[in-house]
Amino acid sequence: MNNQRPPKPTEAELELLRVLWESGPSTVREIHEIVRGEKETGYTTTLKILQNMTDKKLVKRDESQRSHIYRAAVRAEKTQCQLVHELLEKAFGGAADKLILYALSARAVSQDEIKTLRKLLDDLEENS
Amino acid sequence: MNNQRPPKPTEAELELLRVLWESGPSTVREIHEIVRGEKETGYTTTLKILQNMTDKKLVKRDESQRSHIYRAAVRAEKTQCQLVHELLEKAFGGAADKLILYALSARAVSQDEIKTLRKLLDDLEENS
DNA sequence: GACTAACTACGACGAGCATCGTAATATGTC
DNA sequence: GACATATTACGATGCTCGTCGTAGTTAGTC
Repeated sequence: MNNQRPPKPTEAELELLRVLWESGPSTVREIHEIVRGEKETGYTTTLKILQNMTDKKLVKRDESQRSHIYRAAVRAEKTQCQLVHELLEKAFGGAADKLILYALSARAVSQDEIKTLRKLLDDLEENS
Repeated sequence: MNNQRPPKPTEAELELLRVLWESGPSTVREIHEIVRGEKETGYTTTLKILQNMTDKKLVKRDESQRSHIYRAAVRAEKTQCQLVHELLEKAFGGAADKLILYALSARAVSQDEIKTLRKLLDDLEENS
Protein backbone atom coordinates (compact mmCIF):
# COMPACT_ATOMS: atom_id res chain seq x y z
CA MET A 1 0.00 0.00 0.00
CA ASN A 2 2.73 2.45 0.92
CA ASN A 3 5.67 2.87 -1.37
CA GLN A 4 9.16 3.94 -0.47
CA ARG A 5 9.67 6.53 -3.17
CA PRO A 6 6.72 8.74 -3.96
CA PRO A 7 5.43 8.01 -7.46
CA LYS A 8 4.75 10.49 -10.22
CA PRO A 9 1.74 12.58 -9.24
CA THR A 10 -1.34 12.47 -11.43
CA GLU A 11 -2.76 15.66 -12.91
CA ALA A 12 -5.22 16.24 -10.11
CA GLU A 13 -2.56 15.49 -7.54
CA LEU A 14 -0.16 17.88 -9.19
CA GLU A 15 -2.73 20.62 -8.96
CA LEU A 16 -3.07 20.11 -5.22
CA LEU A 17 0.69 19.95 -4.83
CA ARG A 18 0.97 23.30 -6.58
CA VAL A 19 -1.42 24.80 -4.09
CA LEU A 20 0.59 23.39 -1.20
CA TRP A 21 3.88 24.57 -2.67
CA GLU A 22 2.49 28.07 -3.02
CA SER A 23 0.39 28.37 0.09
CA GLY A 24 2.26 26.15 2.48
CA PRO A 25 0.56 23.79 4.95
CA SER A 26 -3.20 24.03 4.61
CA THR A 27 -6.44 22.37 5.58
CA VAL A 28 -8.60 20.54 3.08
CA ARG A 29 -11.03 23.43 3.19
CA GLU A 30 -8.38 25.97 2.30
CA ILE A 31 -6.98 23.87 -0.49
CA HIS A 32 -10.40 23.16 -1.84
CA GLU A 33 -11.39 26.82 -1.92
CA ILE A 34 -8.40 27.63 -4.09
CA VAL A 35 -8.91 24.70 -6.40
CA ARG A 36 -12.58 25.44 -6.76
CA GLY A 37 -11.69 28.82 -8.12
CA GLU A 38 -10.17 27.10 -11.11
CA LYS A 39 -12.53 24.24 -11.71
CA GLU A 40 -15.84 22.88 -10.50
CA THR A 41 -15.32 20.06 -8.07
CA GLY A 42 -16.73 18.66 -4.85
CA TYR A 43 -15.19 18.97 -1.41
CA THR A 44 -14.98 15.24 -0.85
CA THR A 45 -13.18 14.85 -4.14
CA THR A 46 -10.40 17.10 -2.95
CA LEU A 47 -10.38 15.30 0.37
CA LYS A 48 -10.16 11.91 -1.27
CA ILE A 49 -7.28 12.91 -3.48
CA LEU A 50 -5.43 14.28 -0.48
CA GLN A 51 -6.02 10.99 1.33
CA ASN A 52 -4.68 9.06 -1.64
CA MET A 53 -1.68 11.33 -1.73
CA THR A 54 -1.05 10.61 1.92
CA ASP A 55 -0.91 6.89 1.16
CA LYS A 56 1.47 7.59 -1.68
CA LYS A 57 3.64 9.76 0.54
CA LEU A 58 3.17 12.76 -1.68
CA VAL A 59 1.86 14.79 1.24
CA LYS A 60 2.07 14.56 4.99
CA ARG A 61 -0.84 15.00 7.33
CA ASP A 62 -0.93 16.58 10.75
CA GLU A 63 -3.89 15.07 12.56
CA SER A 64 -3.43 16.82 15.85
CA GLN A 65 -6.08 19.35 14.96
CA ARG A 66 -9.71 18.69 14.27
CA SER A 67 -9.12 19.80 10.71
CA HIS A 68 -6.13 17.93 9.47
CA ILE A 69 -3.33 19.99 8.05
CA TYR A 70 -1.64 18.85 4.88
CA ARG A 71 1.74 19.81 3.58
CA ALA A 72 3.76 18.72 0.58
CA ALA A 73 6.08 15.79 1.22
CA VAL A 74 7.92 16.27 -2.05
CA ARG A 75 9.87 19.36 -2.99
CA ALA A 76 8.65 21.45 -5.89
CA GLU A 77 12.08 21.52 -7.51
CA LYS A 78 12.55 17.79 -7.38
CA THR A 79 9.12 17.01 -8.73
CA GLN A 80 9.31 19.59 -11.48
CA CYS A 81 12.75 18.42 -12.47
CA GLN A 82 11.52 14.86 -12.60
CA LEU A 83 8.57 15.82 -14.79
CA VAL A 84 10.72 17.78 -17.20
CA HIS A 85 13.19 14.95 -17.55
CA GLU A 86 10.41 12.53 -18.19
CA LEU A 87 8.86 14.70 -20.85
CA LEU A 88 12.26 15.27 -22.36
CA GLU A 89 12.83 11.55 -22.78
CA LYS A 90 9.33 10.46 -23.65
CA ALA A 91 8.43 13.18 -26.11
CA PHE A 92 11.72 14.59 -27.34
CA GLY A 93 14.08 11.68 -27.18
CA GLY A 94 16.40 13.85 -25.12
CA ALA A 95 16.63 16.83 -27.47
CA ALA A 96 16.66 19.54 -24.83
CA ASP A 97 17.03 22.44 -27.23
CA LYS A 98 13.77 21.62 -28.93
CA LEU A 99 11.93 21.43 -25.66
CA ILE A 100 13.35 24.79 -24.67
CA LEU A 101 12.41 26.30 -27.98
CA TYR A 102 8.78 25.43 -27.40
CA ALA A 103 8.91 26.60 -23.82
CA LEU A 104 10.17 29.97 -24.98
CA SER A 105 7.55 30.29 -27.68
CA ALA A 106 4.88 29.58 -25.12
CA ARG A 107 4.46 33.06 -23.77
CA ALA A 108 6.02 36.45 -23.76
CA VAL A 109 9.35 36.03 -22.04
CA SER A 110 10.44 38.96 -19.93
CA GLN A 111 13.78 40.74 -20.25
CA ASP A 112 14.63 39.44 -16.83
CA GLU A 113 14.04 35.89 -17.87
CA ILE A 114 16.21 36.36 -20.94
CA LYS A 115 18.97 37.71 -18.77
CA THR A 116 18.68 34.78 -16.41
CA LEU A 117 18.89 32.34 -19.25
CA ARG A 118 21.91 34.05 -20.83
CA LYS A 119 23.73 33.72 -17.57
CA LEU A 120 22.73 30.10 -17.38
CA LEU A 121 24.22 29.47 -20.81
CA ASP A 122 27.43 31.21 -19.82
CA ASP A 123 27.77 29.02 -16.77
CA LEU A 124 27.09 25.93 -18.80
CA GLU A 125 29.73 26.86 -21.33
CA GLU A 126 32.38 27.35 -18.68
CA ASN A 127 31.75 24.03 -17.07
CA SER A 128 31.92 22.02 -20.24
CA MET B 1 -16.38 8.09 -30.62
CA ASN B 2 -14.40 10.21 -33.04
CA ASN B 3 -13.37 13.64 -31.95
CA GLN B 4 -12.63 16.64 -34.11
CA ARG B 5 -9.35 17.62 -32.51
CA PRO B 6 -7.02 14.79 -31.62
CA PRO B 7 -6.69 14.54 -27.84
CA LYS B 8 -3.52 14.45 -25.82
CA PRO B 9 -1.78 11.13 -26.45
CA THR B 10 -1.22 8.80 -23.53
CA GLU B 11 2.24 7.57 -22.66
CA ALA B 12 1.99 4.41 -24.69
CA GLU B 13 0.51 6.32 -27.59
CA LEU B 14 3.27 8.88 -27.44
CA GLU B 15 5.82 6.13 -27.68
CA LEU B 16 4.26 4.82 -30.88
CA LEU B 17 3.99 8.33 -32.25
CA ARG B 18 7.69 8.82 -31.66
CA VAL B 19 8.42 5.72 -33.69
CA LEU B 20 6.22 6.97 -36.52
CA TRP B 21 7.77 10.42 -36.43
CA GLU B 22 11.23 8.92 -36.70
CA SER B 23 10.62 6.02 -39.04
CA GLY B 24 7.79 7.37 -41.16
CA PRO B 25 4.81 5.25 -42.26
CA SER B 26 5.15 1.71 -40.95
CA THR B 27 3.31 -1.52 -40.46
CA VAL B 28 2.29 -2.77 -37.04
CA ARG B 29 5.01 -5.35 -37.26
CA GLU B 30 7.71 -2.77 -37.92
CA ILE B 31 6.50 -0.51 -35.15
CA HIS B 32 6.22 -3.39 -32.76
CA GLU B 33 9.74 -4.59 -33.42
CA ILE B 34 11.14 -1.20 -32.50
CA VAL B 35 9.00 -0.83 -29.40
CA ARG B 36 9.81 -4.31 -28.24
CA GLY B 37 13.44 -3.35 -28.20
CA GLU B 38 12.66 -0.96 -25.38
CA LYS B 39 10.10 -2.85 -23.37
CA GLU B 40 8.44 -6.22 -23.17
CA THR B 41 5.02 -6.16 -24.79
CA GLY B 42 2.76 -8.28 -26.96
CA TYR B 43 2.08 -7.76 -30.62
CA THR B 44 -1.67 -7.38 -30.16
CA THR B 45 -1.08 -4.75 -27.52
CA THR B 46 0.73 -2.59 -30.03
CA LEU B 47 -1.97 -3.32 -32.58
CA LYS B 48 -4.74 -2.39 -30.19
CA ILE B 49 -3.14 0.89 -29.26
CA LEU B 50 -2.71 1.75 -32.92
CA GLN B 51 -6.37 0.97 -33.49
CA ASN B 52 -7.37 3.20 -30.62
CA MET B 53 -5.17 5.93 -32.01
CA THR B 54 -6.92 5.61 -35.33
CA ASP B 55 -10.25 6.25 -33.63
CA LYS B 56 -8.75 9.24 -31.88
CA LYS B 57 -7.33 10.53 -35.16
CA LEU B 58 -3.81 10.43 -33.81
CA VAL B 59 -2.72 8.24 -36.71
CA LYS B 60 -4.02 7.43 -40.16
CA ARG B 61 -4.28 3.97 -41.61
CA ASP B 62 -3.78 2.83 -45.15
CA GLU B 63 -5.75 -0.39 -45.55
CA SER B 64 -5.03 -0.97 -49.21
CA GLN B 65 -2.36 -3.50 -48.34
CA ARG B 66 -2.77 -6.73 -46.51
CA SER B 67 -0.66 -5.30 -43.71
CA HIS B 68 -2.10 -1.93 -42.86
CA ILE B 69 0.28 0.97 -42.95
CA TYR B 70 0.11 3.54 -40.21
CA ARG B 71 1.40 7.07 -40.25
CA ALA B 72 1.23 9.91 -37.75
CA ALA B 73 -1.76 12.18 -38.17
CA VAL B 74 -0.37 14.82 -35.82
CA ARG B 75 2.86 16.67 -36.39
CA ALA B 76 5.69 16.16 -33.95
CA GLU B 77 6.21 19.89 -33.47
CA LYS B 78 2.60 20.59 -32.69
CA THR B 79 2.25 17.72 -30.26
CA GLN B 80 5.51 18.45 -28.50
CA CYS B 81 4.64 22.12 -28.25
CA GLN B 82 1.28 21.23 -26.80
CA LEU B 83 2.85 18.94 -24.22
CA VAL B 84 5.41 21.51 -23.16
CA HIS B 85 2.77 24.19 -22.75
CA GLU B 86 0.65 21.89 -20.71
CA LEU B 87 3.50 20.96 -18.41
CA LEU B 88 4.45 24.61 -18.16
CA GLU B 89 0.99 25.54 -16.91
CA LYS B 90 0.23 22.48 -14.83
CA ALA B 91 3.54 22.11 -13.04
CA PHE B 92 5.21 25.50 -13.25
CA GLY B 93 2.36 27.95 -13.27
CA GLY B 94 3.82 29.44 -16.43
CA ALA B 95 7.34 30.09 -15.16
CA ALA B 96 9.18 29.21 -18.36
CA ASP B 97 12.64 30.01 -17.05
CA LYS B 98 12.37 27.42 -14.32
CA LEU B 99 11.28 24.77 -16.74
CA ILE B 100 14.19 25.62 -19.00
CA LEU B 101 16.61 25.51 -16.12
CA TYR B 102 15.63 21.95 -15.36
CA ALA B 103 15.74 21.00 -19.01
CA LEU B 104 19.29 22.28 -19.23
CA SER B 105 20.39 20.49 -16.09
CA ALA B 106 18.98 17.29 -17.49
CA ARG B 107 21.94 16.25 -19.54
CA ALA B 108 25.16 17.51 -20.98
CA VAL B 109 24.21 20.21 -23.43
CA SER B 110 26.37 20.43 -26.52
CA GLN B 111 28.12 23.58 -27.72
CA ASP B 112 25.86 23.53 -30.72
CA GLU B 113 22.79 23.54 -28.58
CA ILE B 114 24.12 26.45 -26.57
CA LYS B 115 24.74 28.37 -29.75
CA THR B 116 21.25 27.65 -30.97
CA LEU B 117 19.77 28.84 -27.73
CA ARG B 118 21.84 32.04 -27.68
CA LYS B 119 20.54 32.89 -31.09
CA LEU B 120 17.03 32.16 -29.94
CA LEU B 121 17.42 34.59 -27.08
CA ASP B 122 18.74 37.25 -29.42
CA ASP B 123 15.74 36.88 -31.67
CA LEU B 124 13.40 37.03 -28.74
CA GLU B 125 14.99 40.21 -27.47
CA GLU B 126 14.64 41.96 -30.81
CA ASN B 127 11.00 41.13 -31.15
CA SER B 128 10.03 42.33 -27.73
C1' DG C 1 -8.21 -26.92 -52.99
C1' DA C 2 -5.90 -27.79 -48.34
C1' DC C 3 -2.76 -26.21 -45.11
C1' DT C 4 -0.07 -22.88 -42.78
C1' DA C 5 1.45 -18.44 -41.38
C1' DA C 6 0.59 -13.73 -40.60
C1' DC C 7 -2.57 -10.21 -39.77
C1' DT C 8 -6.83 -7.81 -38.06
C1' DA C 9 -10.93 -7.44 -35.19
C1' DC C 10 -13.07 -7.83 -30.98
C1' DG C 11 -14.06 -8.54 -26.36
C1' DA C 12 -12.54 -9.11 -21.63
C1' DC C 13 -9.93 -8.03 -17.71
C1' DG C 14 -7.47 -5.64 -13.97
C1' DA C 15 -5.58 -1.42 -12.41
C1' DG C 16 -5.66 3.34 -11.57
C1' DC C 17 -8.11 7.62 -11.38
C1' DA C 18 -11.53 11.29 -10.53
C1' DT C 19 -15.82 11.77 -8.76
C1' DC C 20 -19.35 11.68 -5.38
C1' DG C 21 -22.81 10.06 -1.76
C1' DT C 22 -23.38 8.60 2.66
C1' DA C 23 -22.15 7.25 7.16
C1' DA C 24 -19.45 8.07 11.17
C1' DT C 25 -17.16 11.33 14.11
C1' DA C 26 -15.80 15.50 16.31
C1' DT C 27 -16.73 20.43 17.52
C1' DG C 28 -19.26 24.35 18.86
C1' DT C 29 -23.68 26.62 20.55
C1' DC C 30 -27.71 27.06 23.05
C1' DG D 1 -26.94 17.29 27.20
C1' DA D 2 -29.18 18.16 22.54
C1' DC D 3 -28.76 19.84 18.25
C1' DA D 4 -26.56 21.72 14.20
C1' DT D 5 -22.41 22.07 11.60
C1' DA D 6 -18.06 20.81 9.81
C1' DT D 7 -14.82 17.25 9.00
C1' DT D 8 -13.16 12.64 7.99
C1' DA D 9 -13.67 7.80 6.44
C1' DC D 10 -15.25 4.62 3.28
C1' DG D 11 -17.35 2.49 -0.46
C1' DA D 12 -19.37 2.66 -5.14
C1' DT D 13 -19.37 4.16 -9.77
C1' DG D 14 -17.92 5.18 -14.43
C1' DC D 15 -14.12 5.90 -17.25
C1' DT D 16 -9.63 5.30 -19.48
C1' DC D 17 -5.67 2.65 -20.23
C1' DG D 18 -2.57 -1.12 -21.10
C1' DT D 19 -2.71 -5.82 -21.64
C1' DC D 20 -3.81 -10.04 -23.84
C1' DG D 21 -6.46 -14.21 -25.69
C1' DT D 22 -9.13 -15.81 -29.20
C1' DA D 23 -11.65 -15.88 -33.30
C1' DG D 24 -11.98 -14.63 -37.94
C1' DT D 25 -9.71 -13.31 -42.30
C1' DT D 26 -6.30 -13.01 -45.90
C1' DA D 27 -2.37 -14.51 -48.55
C1' DG D 28 1.03 -17.56 -49.93
C1' DT D 29 2.70 -22.63 -50.73
C1' DC D 30 2.51 -27.26 -51.95
